[in-house]
Amino acid sequence: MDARTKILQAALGLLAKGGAQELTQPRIAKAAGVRQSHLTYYFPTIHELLQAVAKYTLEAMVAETQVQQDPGRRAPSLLDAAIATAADKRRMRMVLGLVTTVDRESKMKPQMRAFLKEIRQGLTRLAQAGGLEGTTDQVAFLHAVVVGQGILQLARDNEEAREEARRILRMAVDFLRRKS
Amino acid sequence: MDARTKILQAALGLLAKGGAQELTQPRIAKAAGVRQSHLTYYFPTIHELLQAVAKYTLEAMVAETQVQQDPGRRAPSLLDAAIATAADKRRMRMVLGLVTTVDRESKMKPQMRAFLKEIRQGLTRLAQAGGLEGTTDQVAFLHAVVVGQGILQLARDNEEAREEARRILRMAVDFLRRKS
DNA sequence: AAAATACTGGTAATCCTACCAAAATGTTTG
DNA sequence: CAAACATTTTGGTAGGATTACCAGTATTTT
Repeated sequence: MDARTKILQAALGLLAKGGAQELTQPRIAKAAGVRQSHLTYYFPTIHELLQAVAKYTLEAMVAETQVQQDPGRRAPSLLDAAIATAADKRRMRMVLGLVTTVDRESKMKPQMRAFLKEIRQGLTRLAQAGGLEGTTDQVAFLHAVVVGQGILQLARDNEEAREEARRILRMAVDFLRRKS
Repeated sequence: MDARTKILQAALGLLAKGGAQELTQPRIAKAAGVRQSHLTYYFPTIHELLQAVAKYTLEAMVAETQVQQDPGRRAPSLLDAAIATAADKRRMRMVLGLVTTVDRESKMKPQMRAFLKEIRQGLTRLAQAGGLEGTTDQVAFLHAVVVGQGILQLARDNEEAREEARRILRMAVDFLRRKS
């Protein structure tokens, strides 16, 4: 595999497993099985590396969202997809790491906005497959509830939080359904 | 002022202003006006320091929420409070840093759960003052939407995101009002 | 005054980023 | 094919930042 890709994959794995503070050259190099000096060859500065990781992570998240509506797989219900996403610790760590990185590296904001649009396009299709109209605000609403519940669930990390997430997401989807 | 408190306040300021990667001994020491070696006196390891900062931050956030419903101040409407909170970058950086820290330091989870309960008690009172019933699920719902919109707003950081947050939070509050 | 506590100044060890010269590998061109 | 060239990889290092110590001094408490 491409060394560059190996590096980005390893970085993404570290980000999903341990959060943004894992993203140092030595750790990524070890995880990717390449030399540290190799990292600066592909990404001359740590800034560039972080930006590349952020971009790669964004793309990975878009791809994952699209898999959920892959025609090959039986489409999960909108509610189930929302519950699963909010409960996915890896994904939520990616969100945390991404937002942290973007907040720090303001150069990335335009890219973040573009990729959020993509995420929401995927969400729109999911919503429409789930019988919703899929208006901008409906999708934004759903997005916020999933992210919010996901973050709060990661912070608490117990069964109570998981149950709450199921109830709240059901409320949200029902609300949007009635509103359509 | 107590040196320990000075240290924690300075750390909180750095966290709110620049995110979790600002939390190093030299920077905190400089911001607090104490020696670096002083930090290890009060907090022998950086772990203990981070945990103390997290705890202090949690307490500060609870306190801020309670100020919003201080009888001395004219109570802001529930919607205005939600919009202001989601738009408050400092607060959202605290949330990001906190959740990141707690996710890493699992010892802190019980504390995080306890403080989330406190936050929600404050939110419950706000909701009731805003004419809602204030049930557990209503509050949890509102909480999730505010956190989710806040995070997404921090990530995008433009007027479009701010407008969206206003619309979405209005939707959420209206929904809860109708449901009461 | 004695004991406990708080603070100072300095340092050793580690980690991290950025750089570089040279070797290995791959690609193009005469 | 072979030489010239470009790209990738290696191994090592300099310099800066950070954490964790420690011995000693100042300050407060008892």
